[in-house]
Amino acid sequence: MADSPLSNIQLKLVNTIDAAMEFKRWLGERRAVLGVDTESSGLHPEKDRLRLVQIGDRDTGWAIPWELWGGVALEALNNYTGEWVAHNASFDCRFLQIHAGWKPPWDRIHDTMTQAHIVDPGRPKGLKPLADRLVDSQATVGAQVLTQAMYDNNWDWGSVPVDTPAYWGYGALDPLLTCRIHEKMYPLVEDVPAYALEMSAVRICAGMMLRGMKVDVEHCTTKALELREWVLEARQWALDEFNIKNVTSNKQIIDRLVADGVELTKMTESGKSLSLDKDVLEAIKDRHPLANLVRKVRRAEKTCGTYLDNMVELADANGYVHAQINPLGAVTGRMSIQDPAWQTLYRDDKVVRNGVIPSEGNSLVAIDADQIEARLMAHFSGDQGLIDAFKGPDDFFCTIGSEIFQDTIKKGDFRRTLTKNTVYGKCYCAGPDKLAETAHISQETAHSVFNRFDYLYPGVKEYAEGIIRDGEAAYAAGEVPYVETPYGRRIPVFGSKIYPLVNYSVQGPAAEVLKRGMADLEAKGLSDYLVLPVHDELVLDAPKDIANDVLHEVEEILTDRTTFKVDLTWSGEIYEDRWTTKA
DNA sequence: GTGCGTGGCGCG
DNA sequence: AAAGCGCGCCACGCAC
Repeated sequence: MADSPLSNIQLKLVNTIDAAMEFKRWLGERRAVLGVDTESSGLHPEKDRLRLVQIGDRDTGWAIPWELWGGVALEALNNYTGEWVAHNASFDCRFLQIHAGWKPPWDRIHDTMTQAHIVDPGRPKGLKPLADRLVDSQATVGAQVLTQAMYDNNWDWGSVPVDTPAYWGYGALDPLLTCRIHEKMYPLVEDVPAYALEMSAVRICAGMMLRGMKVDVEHCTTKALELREWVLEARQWALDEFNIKNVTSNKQIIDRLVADGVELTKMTESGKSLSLDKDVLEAIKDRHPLANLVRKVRRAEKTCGTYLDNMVELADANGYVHAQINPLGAVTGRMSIQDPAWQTLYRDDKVVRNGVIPSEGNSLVAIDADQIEARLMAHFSGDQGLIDAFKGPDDFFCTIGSEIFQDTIKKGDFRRTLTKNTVYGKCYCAGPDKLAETAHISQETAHSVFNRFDYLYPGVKEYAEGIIRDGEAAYAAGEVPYVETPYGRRIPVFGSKIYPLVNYSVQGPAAEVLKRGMADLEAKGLSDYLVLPVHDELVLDAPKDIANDVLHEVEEILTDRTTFKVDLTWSGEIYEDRWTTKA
């Protein structure tokens, strides 16, 4: 330990006037950057307590108990005019904003978690693994000691006494480690345009999390109750009629279906058992009364368990749900959202979406990027046929569908959907058999549609093959294959499966388009209305009387007719009452 | 009782 | 040669 990188560090607790004075003297020293971190009783700043504020540099870490010595921390936060660095800055900034009234100086805040993702999106980006790797393999010993102490004393993050050395010491070390990580990683991302873009996403997402989305708690509660009543009846019926003790046990259902002579052939992904997914159930719905029942019960329970219950439980006193938005949740640079998974709300079922409402006096404004992945595929592949199809006056899928099927295709024609499936299948490197499966068409038809697509738009296939060829060469050379986005993020694949890079090359830039758009809205003063990102869609919660202006302004700002070979257009809708009820 | 792999399914 | 990408969440059923 003597010559380890962390052998000369100092960890200190502010628990006396003298210590506070010493902290203030220390704060006056010159240094490149200050680390900041917080400990809380839980993950939600709206309901959990702030317990510890830690400030440090590369050699010294201070732990400041918030309740007794918060003033000392706040003074430092407000008076320091240099750069801050935090690991997952969004978390600390939200706690400090709510509990300390600190207005984060975002233009002076760095985030090592964001840096880590840009440097290497495929590796763990928690503080501990990074510190292990970049600072000192002994860096996480303190965390283990704390875990043991918490276990021995039956403490949790809310009850562990702040003057427990294992607790405050662990806390005080974090800003120090963050500074050390920043030293190593900032130089690697400083000049990558993605870093500034991602920091703007971090900042804007922090705002969205603080605002939250308003839910109709009454509606969600009532609907969940109704559904549960129905589920009870359905389960009873299955028991009475078919001796099924649990409708959602696939094992029980499969046994019964087989006993009743229903033929099942599809296997699950792992090949360990017969599949009973919704396609299988759909196929046998006329052969056994249980098939439809299973689907309905599954759906009802998901509606309650995944959505309605969570919306009720996660709502704060004012009816707002503050989901966790992770601006770099996916390797591709897409954002992910949890608690609840707002990005997966049913599109067409009103029960759940009616539970989401605008703030008092507001409307929801939702705006979508039109066919963004297909447009970006047209751009990056450079296929002239696709580019031209987007330049034409008609619906893109109708246009190329008409070319593929040599017939006039209008909206509503099933061949339009098939065309859409084909385009997105191409974006994901699907084969014709997979298309046949998703589109419920014969393999022969799928093959001929694919062949026709490749014939008409050869650029897509060439583009995909090029990416795979380069990736395979890299893999053969012992390197990690990757694609690079316009903002300079590298998205890797690990192992010999290269083809996902083709999708990454489109999904990654699409994610950047959305973040670029969010930043542009912020620059025009519109980001305070933002409440939710959904991959190619933004939802805003804006005063009714200006909702229409906001919609058009947002459309205008987001629409981009210069950067790519095809226009990126957006179109939106206003929801005055609930997310699904059209105005 | 808790953790974890599996199966299933919602969205883009 | 052939290849459907990215997430989060829940229930089940087995292992510890």
